[in-house]
Amino acid sequence: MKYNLIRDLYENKEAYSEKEVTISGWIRTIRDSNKFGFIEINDGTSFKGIQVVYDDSLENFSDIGKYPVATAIVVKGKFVLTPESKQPFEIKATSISLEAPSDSKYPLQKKRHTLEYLRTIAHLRPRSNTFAAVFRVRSLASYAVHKFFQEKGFVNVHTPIITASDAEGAGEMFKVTTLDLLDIPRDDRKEVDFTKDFFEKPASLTVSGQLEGEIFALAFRNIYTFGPTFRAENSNTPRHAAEFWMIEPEIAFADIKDDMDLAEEMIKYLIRFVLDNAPQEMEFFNSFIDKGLKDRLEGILKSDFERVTYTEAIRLLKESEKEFEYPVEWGSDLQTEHERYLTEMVFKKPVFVTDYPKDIKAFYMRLNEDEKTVAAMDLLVPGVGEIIGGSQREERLEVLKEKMLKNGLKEEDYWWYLELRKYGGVKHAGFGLGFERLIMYLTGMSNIRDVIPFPRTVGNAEF
RNA sequence: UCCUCAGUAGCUCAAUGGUGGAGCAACCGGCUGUUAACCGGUAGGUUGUUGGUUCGAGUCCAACCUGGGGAGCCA
Repeated sequence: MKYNLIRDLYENKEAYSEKEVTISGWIRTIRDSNKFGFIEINDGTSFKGIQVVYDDSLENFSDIGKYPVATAIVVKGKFVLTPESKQPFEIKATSISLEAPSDSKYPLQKKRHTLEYLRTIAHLRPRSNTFAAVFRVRSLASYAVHKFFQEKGFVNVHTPIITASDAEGAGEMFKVTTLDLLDIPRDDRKEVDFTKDFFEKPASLTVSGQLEGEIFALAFRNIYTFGPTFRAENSNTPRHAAEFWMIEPEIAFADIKDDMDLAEEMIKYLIRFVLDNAPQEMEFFNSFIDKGLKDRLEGILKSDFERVTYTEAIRLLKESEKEFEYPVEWGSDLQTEHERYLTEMVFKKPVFVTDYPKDIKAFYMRLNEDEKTVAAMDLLVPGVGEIIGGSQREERLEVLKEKMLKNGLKEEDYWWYLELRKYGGVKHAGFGLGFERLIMYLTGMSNIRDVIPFPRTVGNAEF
């Protein structure tokens, strides 16, 4: 059976005018009176559904009025344009047949639900307007990420998800093991004997593909990774998840400025792409989720991201009249309240903060000439906060070794990372973009649990 | 992990320490163009759990559970 898809009807409505069409989909709402009724039907191909008008000339008229929400039906009828009405067109049904029944206990009512409630029915929430919009935008943004980098000639690297390098240093890791937890093998010193484990050493889920990404950047020049990342932190906020997706480009023969240019170009490309390719969804977010969303995103496209050094940011914060809960002081990390103030009050747009004190940043970030700061950059955006963290990497072998020593890292654990610096280890840079935080920024959704189909957070791995 | 707010019908919310209600959903009926349709009727409850104070607790107290917001960790 060939069905007409609602997406196609929207895109070619003039061509279908007065033509016979057959659609298949699920009932979203149904209203009837004694001689006719209306069905809003959605077939999954389009954010917006289509209204079906039916009357008592249909033999099963009285049954149709009793179909509960989510009933799957097949509708044959005439496609008519209705420029005078709220909806652009509708179908005058000549037959409606039942494809799969539903039940009146269906939990998604035709009313507004709280996002918290919808989270408890994650198996049904993709059928709601909000989540239909979120997850189609997520899909488009994912495609756009690949499209952006591929068009620029970047090579996509699948860095490992399981890692035995115990020292990526970006947070608590989930352990991967096949050992019997009820009967753990011990060695002479009563320690866990990992030689009996699957990898014969401790293994974990990755917290970042960056170090492996650097390997590929020094072979392919420009690369990116885009995959799942796992952090076992006990963090309970609307911006953190235990499993999330990260985009990590790495570029060779490039410095921190090139890195920021790339980040800015990418963010703008992604904004442009979803505005162009998900207009119905973006209109929905703008109306019901975040009133100023579209203007804000359009504004971003027209303006340059702000760029300030950490030292300059500290000065701006100190000069402000604002009372902060945490003191502003050169040498300590910016607090969330400071970041929000900078991006939301001072600049009112995305801002790169660069050149942080070396002591509060990772060992692999390149030491600046002043020997006090490193070539790091964070991109802060209004509403979401930190969305990107990146840096120029330390390419000087001796400097890197010294920093590892100070951080208590063993050279032998990083032998291959150090070796990269020996053989044509040119200057290079990269960053990590939290994909979910990007989706939050693009949609106006304020909780990360609502932009992941089945979110994993502390104490929650349902579905 | 810390701070804070909340938990009452399927959902969203009312209820001065004194007989737990409404809207929507459901069920029954009505209605010839609806748009979260409308109108009438019916049914629906161990007030998150456990303990305590009180003549009497949805309401006050304590602990716990679950959820929201804030902080830290970060993307």
